[in-house]
Amino acid sequence: MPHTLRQQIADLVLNGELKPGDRLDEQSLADRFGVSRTPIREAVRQLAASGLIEIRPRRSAVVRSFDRTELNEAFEAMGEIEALCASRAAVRFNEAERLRLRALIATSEDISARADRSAALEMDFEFHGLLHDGARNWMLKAVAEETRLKITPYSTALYIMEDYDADLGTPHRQHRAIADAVLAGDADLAGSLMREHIAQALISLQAFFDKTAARGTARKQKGKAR
Amino acid sequence: MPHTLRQQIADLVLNGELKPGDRLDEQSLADRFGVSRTPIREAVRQLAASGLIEIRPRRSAVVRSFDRTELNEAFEAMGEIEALCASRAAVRFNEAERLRLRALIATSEDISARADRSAALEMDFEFHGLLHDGARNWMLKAVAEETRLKITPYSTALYIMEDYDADLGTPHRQHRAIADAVLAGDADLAGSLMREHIAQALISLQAFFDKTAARGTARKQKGKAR
DNA sequence: CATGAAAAAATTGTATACAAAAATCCTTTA
DNA sequence: TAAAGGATTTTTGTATACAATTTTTTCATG
Repeated sequence: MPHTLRQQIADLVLNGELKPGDRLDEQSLADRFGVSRTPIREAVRQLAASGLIEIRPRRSAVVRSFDRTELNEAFEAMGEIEALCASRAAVRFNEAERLRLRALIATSEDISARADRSAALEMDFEFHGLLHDGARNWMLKAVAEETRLKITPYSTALYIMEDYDADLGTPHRQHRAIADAVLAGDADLAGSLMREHIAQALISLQAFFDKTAARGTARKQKGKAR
Repeated sequence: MPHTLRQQIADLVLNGELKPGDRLDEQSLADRFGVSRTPIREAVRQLAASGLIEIRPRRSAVVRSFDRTELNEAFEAMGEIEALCASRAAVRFNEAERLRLRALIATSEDISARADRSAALEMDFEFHGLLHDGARNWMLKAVAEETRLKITPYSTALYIMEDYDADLGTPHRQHRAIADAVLAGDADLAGSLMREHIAQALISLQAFFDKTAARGTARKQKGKAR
């Protein structure tokens, strides 16, 4: 499948090759993907409209970075939106989705046991994606995925960083609890468990940044905190 | 203030000059704004990423159109998001915002009495915008405004159509009730009143479309319903 | 008169060129 | 050595050119 240029550039950010604050040089990207600057610029502008990239007139575009407050607010908003999806999914899930959810949780159990971080990252996307679909509302789904997209460069960091042992057990258990609530059709419980789950993710992320910041204080700032 | 090209093109859609389903010819836009196709294309792609415009490979971009189901879902999602903003605003509003809200409602009273539709449209944006800010969460605000943006081409139609007497009293009274709840600090009430307000807006919009569709059945379809 | 195919015109997608601005490097001076 | 200033290189923003494709028009045919 020839991914669109837009997706290919987004992937550079989402897989961590380009980090918040990093510059996107148009010519380099053009050379890399074997096209001219024109389509690169169009793709980058689109990603800027999606909030993944920041465009500064007459200066290079950069991967969008959030300061602490912005990250807190982003997670708070995401918590509410994901909670909406979970609540609705609890009421609207069909049989196929229930089966898939059970299967995901089983796989997640295994991933968590094996401490396979890249698989856990993948699983996180699938789990939440399934709930987005289950809400049966294209706009809610769009909003949820756009929100998630924006904070992905940060949440991914936690799973990518070489020498950092992320806690995979907690998110897995939370996923399982949310899944149980959804399968039981308990909308309120699914929603509040989801809010807790996202709040916990923020706390882990903050702890991660505090640790890596402590380690890297001497080195050049890379714009993570704007 | 020289509005950005992106904003200028968006305005064509938002003020109803371009309606859902209408094509955006790159050369015409370029001539109109006195630039070449390059910046036009970049602006249009950005608006596509924002969901206001739809891009079809190798064919003209068109103003995005929703069918009935999509419109229902969009309003349902918007109701929840606006409710979140209203609930939070009820708890977080500061004194300046309380004053401004009271002033807006007073003005709105007058606009409603004068049956000034274009002022009512403007007021609607200001009222909801104030609540978006009052939620004190940039991501929630961004989500709310993006959502609102997407359905604006439709809600605007109601206020613009020449020979259609929109009911300005109902939305005004609802705004007032929401404002009262916000000023009283009642988050739950503000939220549920907001949900009702948006649900009512959808009903009015559907009635409007049913009427105009009944009148215009003979004429060429313009892509309103995809 | 409607239908369908072929030709003509219009439109998009991409590369390239060049001016304007920003970033970098290099030299001079205290 | 550090700082400042200016020249050089890099990078962005926009226009333009052209091929590929779509849309419209024209015209022949049943």
